[in-house]
Amino acid sequence: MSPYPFRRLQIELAELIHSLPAEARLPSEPLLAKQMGVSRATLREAMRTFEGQGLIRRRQGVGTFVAPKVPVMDTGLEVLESLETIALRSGMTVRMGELQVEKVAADESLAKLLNLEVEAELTCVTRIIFTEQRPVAYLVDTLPLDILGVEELESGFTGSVLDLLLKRGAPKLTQSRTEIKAIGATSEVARALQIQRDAVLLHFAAQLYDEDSRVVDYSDSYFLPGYFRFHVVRRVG
Amino acid sequence: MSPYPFRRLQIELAELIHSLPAEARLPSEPLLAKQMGVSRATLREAMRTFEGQGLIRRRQGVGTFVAPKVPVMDTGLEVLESLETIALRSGMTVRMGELQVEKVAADESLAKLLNLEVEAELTCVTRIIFTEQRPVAYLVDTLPLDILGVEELESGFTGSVLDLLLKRGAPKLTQSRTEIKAIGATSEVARALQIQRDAVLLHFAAQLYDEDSRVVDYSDSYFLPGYFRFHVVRRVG
DNA sequence: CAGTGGTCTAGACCACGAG
DNA sequence: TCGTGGTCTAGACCACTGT
Repeated sequence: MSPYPFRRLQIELAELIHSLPAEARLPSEPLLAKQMGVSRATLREAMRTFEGQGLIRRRQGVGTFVAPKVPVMDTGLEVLESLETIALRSGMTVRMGELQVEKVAADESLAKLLNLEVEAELTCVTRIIFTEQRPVAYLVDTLPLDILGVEELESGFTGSVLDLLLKRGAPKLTQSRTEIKAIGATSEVARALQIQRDAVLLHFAAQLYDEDSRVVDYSDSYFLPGYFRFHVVRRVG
Repeated sequence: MSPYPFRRLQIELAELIHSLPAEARLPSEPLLAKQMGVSRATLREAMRTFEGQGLIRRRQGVGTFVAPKVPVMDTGLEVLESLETIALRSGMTVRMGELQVEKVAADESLAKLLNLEVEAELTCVTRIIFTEQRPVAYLVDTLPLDILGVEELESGFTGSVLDLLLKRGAPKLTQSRTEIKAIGATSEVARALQIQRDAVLLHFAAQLYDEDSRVVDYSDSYFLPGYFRFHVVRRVG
């Protein structure tokens, strides 16, 4: 039935994980591998699946734990909202961390996305969004320097470029064009979200437009599975 | 700079892949590992990234090849359309394969999604969508048996339950509620799409509604990255 | 049959976090 | 300092493909 140990392992691990209460600690990898009768490499392959589903949490130097049940941020994609707004509506709180603000020059790709010249001056804003338990999203916004200067982000920035622009009232924002992909985590994003390299992530690449149809912001958003539920209502015909 | 061989490997592999013409064959894994000065396991880890991006294609028993440049099916998510329709609009052709039609009984999860009793009789339609080069999507539709009988699918079914229902004209479809996730491929889906286990996929879970707000179809769609570009326009405020 | 990618093992060393 | 998970190695066997 199961030619490979992997399937059996997954089943046994699923049973083990479900039999334990939230926050419980699993045996160490070498021990668990011995108990399951497989090598540590194979065990880790199987564990990846469960981490990807948000069922376990691995912390280097500490151990592996059953993930706590977590409320989900549920939202439609018809309206552009900040994660802060979505969280608020879901009765959750999020906070921002590891904020980095840089002045950068547009490369070919960014120039195209923002409809600017190559080498144009840009503000690049990188940060991590945390729930109470863990980091759940990694966000990178890139804007023309004349739309949002570096100094404007140095105090009072709470994590959302969208909310900042809306509060400021200018430029007047109209819509966002968001491209939706599934990707594996790069090393950089993996570290930020405390997951393994190549873990599965949902990726939004969004261009934000103002009333003059100028692109005022390009953003990359990386979402950890299990903490968000994005849906869209599609009309027929 | 790069504490691990992995980063360097990725760079060297990227150069190698980009230096080769489409369809070119890469050296075998043991040879390439030796050339790159890493173990085969590490090489394969790095290769996964490129396969996930659709840049290479691995075929067991044959070899690893640079992926041909492929047209992309670009579509907005505001309107529900079949993959056949989207492909047509993109000037591509797709075909269906490995069609499986089963009569099944609703489990708790399906009953909830279709708003039916547990054990209700359902028609389950599974198939793979192929472009000229390769399988690119794995689709599973589940409908109440009285909406679509097994016999109706035995001839002339071209791959889209949506198109079939639209052509029939009843029930009258109004909209679909689609939930969007990123997931790792299960063994089943991985085999169908000829990719590695846990390869990253975009997943749509959709409930299709008729004019009486009944759920007439629940579908799971798994999309290979690189062949589709899904986008949505989000309005501000 | 030979050669490919797919899986698995046993063991090693490293980076990190807690005591 | 110690134990954890993160990475990597060298080698083995299996499943699949084409000849």
